[in-house]
Amino acid sequence: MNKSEALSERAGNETSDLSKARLRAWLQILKVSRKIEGELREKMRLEFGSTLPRFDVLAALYRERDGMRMSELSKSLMVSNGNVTGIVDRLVAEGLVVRMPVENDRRASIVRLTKAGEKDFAERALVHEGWVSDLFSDLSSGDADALIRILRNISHHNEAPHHD
Amino acid sequence: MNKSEALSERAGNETSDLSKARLRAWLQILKVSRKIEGELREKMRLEFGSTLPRFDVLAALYRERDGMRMSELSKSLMVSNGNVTGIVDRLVAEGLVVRMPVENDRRASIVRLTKAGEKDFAERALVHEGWVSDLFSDLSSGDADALIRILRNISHHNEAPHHD
DNA sequence: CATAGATATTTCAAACTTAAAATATATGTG
DNA sequence: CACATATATTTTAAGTTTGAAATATCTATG
Repeated sequence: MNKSEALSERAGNETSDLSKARLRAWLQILKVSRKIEGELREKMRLEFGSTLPRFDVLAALYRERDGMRMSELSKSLMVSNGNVTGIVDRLVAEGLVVRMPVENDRRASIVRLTKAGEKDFAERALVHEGWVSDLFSDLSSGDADALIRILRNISHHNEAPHHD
Repeated sequence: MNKSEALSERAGNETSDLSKARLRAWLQILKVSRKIEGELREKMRLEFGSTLPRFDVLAALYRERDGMRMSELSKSLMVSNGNVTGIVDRLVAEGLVVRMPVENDRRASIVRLTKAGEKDFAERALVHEGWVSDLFSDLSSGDADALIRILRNISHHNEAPHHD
């Protein structure tokens, strides 16, 4: 704690200007992400008859064409295991992904895009990028870089410590 | 569309560097907000036996001590009307808020903190601010200001156009 | 005053989400 | 091999969230 923080917190129950600035920053992040997510959710529903969580799963699988385990998917998306089970169930029902057995491990399964899933996602991804760019049309290249730099700092600090 | 965008998009199906930078920025916002929300959710549950949505409602009502209508609450929190109904039901059951009739309008109701709700929230808010400050401990004062400025630009551009 | 349309809220069904329990399978140790 | 422990996934219960339909009430217009 630096000198001015120590001074401003001498009563014990107050919070520093810095902590208030960080709280404001967090609330602003929350506001933007809710607004943008809401817009994207509506577009997904109207244009694709689909949802953001399903798009996120397809996107992850599109980056890993050989497929991913359920546990890899949930780690990559930062959601619970049980959550992914339901989303994948629906994508299987839609014919966009398949579950495949894993050699030598009957507990696990690999989830992969089907041909239809690849085709659908490739089309949707382009449209999606356009939506995002429109929603962020006031974001200059420089500000985008600054934003990414600052946010990376935050997420690196909060990275889950891996066991080794 | 500027010259370089026109050039880089001449095939019709490509996307510009700027749109890719904006997409990366959006994904980074999403990553940070998921991570932080997850951390805060867990702390809320363990320390307060409560949830983020309830905290958000209490926070809104703490700012408006005279209470808010359900519709004001849902607009302020950017969630649906039906959503707020459920959260408020639970807060009423916990004794933290009350619904009061509105003079001259029997459709509406005003939701207000109870004494217990005020007391609980005041305590929780301080602890919450500390959690946020810790999670953002790598965020300097200058970066916080930059972040807020950039994000405000984005949210202003996406402000819901009000009818007049 | 009747009543059509607007507004405020709740209800509802479906999907998403979590944390914890349950299930199934693998692996290491005696 | 037996069995304890670890791992991968699904199931379950509770809560959150949405969008649409249903209710209830209000307001303006003829």
